Amino acid sequence: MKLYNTETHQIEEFIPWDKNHVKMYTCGPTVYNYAHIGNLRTYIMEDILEKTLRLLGYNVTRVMNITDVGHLSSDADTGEDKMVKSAKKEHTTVLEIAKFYTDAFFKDTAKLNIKKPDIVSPATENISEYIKIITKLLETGYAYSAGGNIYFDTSKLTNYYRLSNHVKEELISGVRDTVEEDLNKKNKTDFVLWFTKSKFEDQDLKWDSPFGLGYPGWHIECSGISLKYLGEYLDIHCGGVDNIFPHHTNEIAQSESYIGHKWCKYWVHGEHLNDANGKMSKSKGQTLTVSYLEELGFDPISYRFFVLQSHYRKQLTFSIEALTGAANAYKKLKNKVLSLKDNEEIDKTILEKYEDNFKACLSDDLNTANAITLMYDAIKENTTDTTKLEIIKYFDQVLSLSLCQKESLAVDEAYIKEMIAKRNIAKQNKDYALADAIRNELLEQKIVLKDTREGTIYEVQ
RNA sequence: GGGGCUUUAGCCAAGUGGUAAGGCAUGGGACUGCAACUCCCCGAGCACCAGUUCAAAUCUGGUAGGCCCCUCCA
Repeated sequence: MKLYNTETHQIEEFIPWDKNHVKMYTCGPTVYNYAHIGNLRTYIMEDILEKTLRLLGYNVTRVMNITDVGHLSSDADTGEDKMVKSAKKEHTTVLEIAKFYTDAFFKDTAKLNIKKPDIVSPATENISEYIKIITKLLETGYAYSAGGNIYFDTSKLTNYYRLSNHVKEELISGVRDTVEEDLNKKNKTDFVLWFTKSKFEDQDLKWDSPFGLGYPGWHIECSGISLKYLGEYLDIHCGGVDNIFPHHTNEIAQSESYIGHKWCKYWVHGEHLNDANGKMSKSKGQTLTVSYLEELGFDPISYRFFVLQSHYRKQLTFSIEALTGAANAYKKLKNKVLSLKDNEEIDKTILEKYEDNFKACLSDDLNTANAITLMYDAIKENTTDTTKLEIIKYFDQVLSLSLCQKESLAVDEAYIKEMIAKRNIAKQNKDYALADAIRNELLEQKIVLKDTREGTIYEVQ
């Protein structure tokens, strides 16, 4: 398996610390709003990575945090969506809002066939872990107290910037001017581990600690949760590219200072989904959520298909036109798969050939676009339907496109057959008005009739 | 100002030195009462310029455009 490692800035052979057991940490959502489809692109990539590793025979333990404290109040006023407002009215406490959007997040990821991580842990449930780490960092001199807060001293590290390639001297100018400088910091890049003096007046959640009543900084939660559940030797840490600096940079700083040795071997980052105006943002126009795509009539899985047709390390531009193309392709593909016969011989040689090729595609830094092309090749392959079906099933363990899953029937099958029979009689009598009326009536119940050479068949829309 | 990424047909996109995968859309055809579905056929020389090479979309340098990051962000 080859993976691009942000830390070394190149594609590398993946070799976990423990050769059979992969420990994978993925930064989770900040739950103050609905996830937009750009956020979800990263979770799709992580899902593919996890499932690929499992397909390749690794045992995987995957952990995800839920950020329910740290910067809720600062961002909460940016979402002006009606539903957000009503949710806020109904949910009066921060934790209730967090619960609401956590549930919404997992509903959305489920619709996209994203497997829930083995361990999901909210930031607020691991406070003692952060206190333990911060205490040691203070003892060892990596952290200092100033103005009521505890800061990490980035000048203690020699290779603080290794993830991002930033140059310290150049970091200063040009930064947006709305950022207020924190005069307690010894160095510009120092960051808060524990707040007792809140920047935000309405921070609801506070915990007692040796450093005073307060709450954890923005970066400590991921280190804390990861170390708690996955130990000191982490194999893969994922997230969006925007997290490279400062979030992941700071995680490395605090984690390695705490444990005293190399922590995570591979850093995997997903590129952003953009729209015509650039980066997708909650403050710009319509927030594109899974629910919104459904309102527009798209099957959420067609979005997954859209994403998998490109590479996770390339920016992808979203448009309704592009998604429509993917949705058409997905629908056609699924129709083809569902029409395959399931009662023939399996050609093991061909099946194995495709299994190997599929693994090769994914092992090539998750080349899902080629994996999908391979699926088209399989369908065109000169072999039995059942072999093709087995190939598709194998692929779908990772691609998770629900290609073999028939839509459930909302109406009685006998009724449909009766209607088809009636329509056939009408057609024989050249009563096309009646025939069309029957077709339309079924269409309203999402039953699509198809006149083929072998007679009329139906499909669930 | 600094760092990084990117530019392949109308759209999405693969490709990492040997003469451009795949998909969607469009058009043409078969099928159909009509339609849908399905099937068949059709399209680019890879932003531009200059190099390296027997050979470049693929390597080097430059030009132009786009995007992201530089302490809220997936």
